[in-house]
Formats: sequence, C-alpha cells, structure tokens
Amino acid sequence: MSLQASGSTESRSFDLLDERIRRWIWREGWTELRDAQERAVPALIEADRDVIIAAATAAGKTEAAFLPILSNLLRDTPCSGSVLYISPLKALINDQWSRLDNLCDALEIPVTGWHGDVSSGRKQRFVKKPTGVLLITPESLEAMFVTRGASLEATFGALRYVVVDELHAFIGSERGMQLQSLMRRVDRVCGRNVPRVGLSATLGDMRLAADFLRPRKAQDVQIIESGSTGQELKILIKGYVEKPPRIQFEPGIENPGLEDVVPASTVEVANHMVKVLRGSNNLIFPNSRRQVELYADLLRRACERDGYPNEFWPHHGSLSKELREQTEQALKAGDRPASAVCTTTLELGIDIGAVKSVVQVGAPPSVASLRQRLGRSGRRKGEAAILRCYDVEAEVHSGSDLSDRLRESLVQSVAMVNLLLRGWFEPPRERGMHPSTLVQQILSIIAERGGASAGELWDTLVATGPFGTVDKPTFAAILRGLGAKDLLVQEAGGLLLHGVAGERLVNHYEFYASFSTDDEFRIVAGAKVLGSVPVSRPLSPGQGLVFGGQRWRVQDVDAGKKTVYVTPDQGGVPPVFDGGGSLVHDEVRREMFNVLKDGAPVVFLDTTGRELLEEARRYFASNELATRSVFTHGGSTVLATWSGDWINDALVVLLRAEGLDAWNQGPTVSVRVAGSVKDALQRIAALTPSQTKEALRAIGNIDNEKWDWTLPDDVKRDAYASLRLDMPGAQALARRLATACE
DNA sequence: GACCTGCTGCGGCGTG
Repeated sequence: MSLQASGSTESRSFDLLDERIRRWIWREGWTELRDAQERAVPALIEADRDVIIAAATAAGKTEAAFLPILSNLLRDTPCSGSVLYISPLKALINDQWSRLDNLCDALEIPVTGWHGDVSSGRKQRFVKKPTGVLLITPESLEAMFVTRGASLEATFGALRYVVVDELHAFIGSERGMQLQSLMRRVDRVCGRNVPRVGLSATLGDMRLAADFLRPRKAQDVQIIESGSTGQELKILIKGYVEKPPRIQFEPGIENPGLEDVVPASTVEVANHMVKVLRGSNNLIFPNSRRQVELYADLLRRACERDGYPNEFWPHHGSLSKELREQTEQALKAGDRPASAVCTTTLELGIDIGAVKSVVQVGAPPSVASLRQRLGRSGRRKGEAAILRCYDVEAEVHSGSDLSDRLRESLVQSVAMVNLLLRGWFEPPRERGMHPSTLVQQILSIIAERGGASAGELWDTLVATGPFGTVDKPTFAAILRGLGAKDLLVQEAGGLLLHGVAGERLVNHYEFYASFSTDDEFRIVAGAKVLGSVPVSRPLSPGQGLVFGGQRWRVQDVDAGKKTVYVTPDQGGVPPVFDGGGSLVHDEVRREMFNVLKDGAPVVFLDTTGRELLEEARRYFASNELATRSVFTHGGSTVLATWSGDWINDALVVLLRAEGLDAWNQGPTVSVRVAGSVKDALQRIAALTPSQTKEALRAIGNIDNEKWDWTLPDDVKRDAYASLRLDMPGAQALARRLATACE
C-alpha cells in the first residue's frame, strides 16, 4: 500500500503508520495526507518529544495528532497504553469523541469521554482499566487529583501522550496556569516527562506557545506550522449614523415592539442583514449577550413580517444547554438556511458546518478574536471568506465628546481590519501572576497527597512548575495568609494539612474550576429552563423580557430558589448582563492614529462609512491631533495617548494617586484639572517602582480572581497590576506628555 | 455600556 503526500511525492509518513490505520485511511477514501498530517507522523510516532501542531481550522489537526499516536498505541496487542486529551469545552469533547470513536472502534482502542455530564459508571470503567484515549476537561482532571489522589499512579502509569486541544484558548489565563500545573503534576505522578502535544489554530508567536506547553524546555518543542491556505477574503464595513427610536418611551403606550423603542438605525441594520443573509448560513457577532438577544428578536420579527420561516437563532453563555443545542442543530442540519446571532461561544472549534459569511456589529473586541471568527467562514475549497461589519456612529453636535468626533468605533474597525490583513494580532498576555490559581493548586496538592510540606509545594508549583515568577518571601506570605484564614494548618513535623475552612472549600465541587462566576437566577418557562441572568441585575414580576430569541413576561421571582418564572408574551427588552469588556492593545490604538492621520482611501468602506471617516479625519487635522497630544476639550485637559488600555489605565491610576480626577476615555485619557497636569506628569515619570506600587493602594476593589480573597493585600495588588496595568509604559508616556505640555 | 469556560459524591426515590 502507498499514498501520495500533498504535493504528489510518495508519502513516507503513510508507511510509518500502523497497518490497521492505513487500512482505515483507504476505507475513508483519502487520497493524500495533508501537510500537517504528513509532518506530524514522524514527529509523534516514537513518543519521544513535545510537539505543537498549528494549522488553520479544518486542516485535519485531530487526525494529524491521533493517526501517529494511535499507531504507537497499536504496537501492543491488546492496547495497553493511554493518551490524555485535554479540551477547554465539553462540547468539543463530545464532538471529538464521535470522530475518534469511529476510528478507534475498528482498532479496538477504547475512547472515554470524561466531564461533568458523563455518568460516574463510565468514569469508573476507565479507572478499572485505564487504557486507550481519555478525553477530559481541566476541571475534571483537577477533580481526579483531589478525589482520587491515591490511585493516580495506577490510572496514569501507562500514559504515553498528553494532548492539549485549542492550546491558544488557555495561554495567559487562570485556566492556563491550572492546566500547566496539572500537566506538571501528571509528569510527577508518572515519574517522567510524558510527551506533550499542543493543537492550535496558527499562533502568532510560536515561542510563547512552546514555552507554555513545556516551560523551561521550550527550545526542545518541535513546531509543525502549516501555512495559510491563501484564501480569498472579502470585506465590507458599512457605516450608519444613529437615528432616534420611532417611539420615545412613555408608560401610556400599549406593548410597543422592540423595533419601535430601539434606535431606528438599529432596525435599519437588522433589515439590511435580513436582506443579505437570508437563504444562507452565517454567524453574527454583536459583542454582547444583550445585543445578541436584541438582534435575534429583530431578525426573527423581520422574517415573520415578510412571511418567511425564521432563520436566525441566538447563542450565548447564559442560554440553557437545550436552547444552545437547538441553535447548533439548526446550523448543522443543512436542510434549510440558518444563521446564529452569537457571542464568543461560537468562536472556538465546535462543529457547526460551513458558514458563508461572518458579520461583526460594532468594533471587534480584538484582532485575534476577529481572526478566529473569520476562520469560521469560507471553509470549503475555493470559497472566499466573507466579513461584513456594521458600525453605527452617534450624531455629532456641539457638545459631542472626542470619541464621537473621531468616530472611534468605525476607526477601530478599520484599524483592526488593516492589522488583520497585515497578519498581525494580539499576542496572548503572559505576564499575569495568577496567585489565585497558585492557592488552588496548593490546596489541591494537599488533597492529592494527604498533606505536603512547604518545600514539596514550592518544588512542584514554583521551582519546577508554572508559578516561576513567585519569589520565596511571597510564597511564604501566601502560606501564612492561608494559615491565618484556617485554610491550612501545620503539623508539628512541618506537614501542611487543610484547616477546617480549607477542608470545607476543597470538598465542594465548586473547587475544581480556577475561575469564578457570578451568582445567577435561572429563567424557567413551564418545565423548560431557558437560561440565566446575574443576581446583580434583578427582574421583577410584570416585566416584559426578550430572551432565547422569544418574548416573555415575568410572572414570579423566587429569591430562595433563585428562579424567575416566565410565560410567553409580547413586548419587553433583553436583560442586562454583567461582564468585563476586553482591553484594546497598544498596536490597535497606534493603527487608529495612523488611519486618522492618513489621507488614503479605505477601499472596504461603503459610502456612509467613507463620509464618516472623512469627517473624523477633518476634525483630526483641523485640531492638529497628529502633533498635539495635550489640549483642552469641553473644560477638561485631554491627554491624547493613542495607547492601549493597559497603559491608559495605569496612567489613570498614577494621576489619581497625584490627586487628579482622571479617567480612561478610549484613545485618549481625559484629566479634569488643568494647570497642574504638567507637574503631575513629571512627578509620575520620576516615580521609583516601589512608589508606583504605592499608587496601587488607591485602587478600591481589586478582588479579581477566584481565590484573591485568601491573598495578602500587596500580593493581590501585584497580581492585579500584572494582569491589567502597564506601569513602565505609563511612565514613559507621562515623560513624553510632560514635554508636550504648553 | 461590558465574552467565555467548568464541577463530585451521595442520599433518596422509583422501577425491574
């Protein structure tokens, strides 16, 4: 048997695969191995190194990893080795289980899915005979360490590979730190470094990804990067000027429709979408759950109005699993057109079939996110990827602020598309300390091993683990803090055990996730759970509600059961959700500056968009914003920083510590008090690192991550700064701005 | 105005 490699030389990799796998490939009717697959086989088949496979979506990454991995497992009959596959999503585990089971069934290799929705019987079966492929989430793996510490050696003794899917989704977050720590702990249980395999969409900085996969040995990670497909891209940004609602809200009006109370320009956008999207599958990203509900309702109404069956389905994290699956099914089914109005829930790799175009409402949260979204479109060979953006800009009047004058949202969209076309996107932010997750891992290791010494914890988590930026005094202070809160107690011999409070924390299932979530009310209609809303945004009886793509009225709120009961009705508006907005990167703000300074026409704007950009450029030029960075506007001193939010936020913190009322206003930072700004900037530029740390004391609520409440105050402040502020950047900026004053 | 992800063990009840 032989097979062509892509590029029509004979495939040598094919010959390396197990005969049963080669037979499976023939039966599937493959005529060649894709580039990434061809290169992955020799890298993985001996299980002797760490590998990253980075390739565009749908390039066959899963098979690239598993064909050689399974070939390796098949060297023993019956199969006695195992593979640990870690995924960020339960839905992805379910998808991958179907794909792998189809292949593994014929090979007599068991495939076990293990997450919160899987029965304990199936899990038990794997523990009894731990061979084959285990598909698991980081949280379920954490639970294994906490509740099955004594049997881990038996469970993972024959482990040959650890595969991490959607690697990029983990880098830079609490969950990423947890994953790194768990992988380290797996190695320790096995008494050797188990080869790691990272799967990802093309990552910008491969060194960063390698360093995440195998800290301290990144140089030994083999990188398999499969180039872009050279796919055609079609982009259009449509500009709109906001128009007031048809009806100003008055209590007297009976049941106004949503289309009457939202800005008329929003209805215009929705109507245009219906016109161009109907009849095909699309993804619509309006940036927030509230806007998702709003557009889902407007689009559904427009279909009803025109006498078509509905083609638009909502999808976001506060919808129940049933409603989300309904939307996924509609997209996948393929028997009639369906589009999802969604948040980042549909950005990751769950299987939703082919999508014709991607629609972005308002500026995207980041270039990386825009890129990921666009990767969902035009996946069939020869099809272009299509991006449609809608930007609604405020009507400008004499009192308008700078952001409106400069058409910030539209300019940000243009800047982000420019950067996308140039191949740039935000690198993951790796500077975060995440001591909150360190606390979780300390408590977890104590559960796993039935107690641990401070030295053992230091060794596993800091010296050879992912928390390398933590120094000894900080580590000791964290342990002392845990002791003071009765989370830890120390035995006479020095062994650390859980205190009463620690025991309670670890023995509850909420312990396993490294990230925190808000308290929520469930929304229930009859016997059906529709989803949830944050407790911080209460609903009251009688209120109309748009949710899950339909209209409801609140009948009753049971605060004890934390449940809101609704019945179908007309009218109402979508609920308000909580959530942190994403931060804009320095490079995006720099590009926005260039877009405004430039006179060059932007080819992917429509007529209104071009007019709006020209307006903004005229304002930019007539106020000499290309050269002036300090000026007054509407009674405030404006510092035009054109920096990202990490620098802007840090500058605000430092100005406030100087006693000035400052706030971050997007591309600029506004400072209210004139006159003394220059002195303040000069003082800020000269601050020592310990003085900038001191300035952090002025920040109020900095409990950011799940176990921050267990941390000493200054550790918490450092953690906050490492994640959200760029102090050195802000000081350099202050120096520049000080010289620009007057 | 502002995203997302995840979760065990056991008691109680009904059914074969």
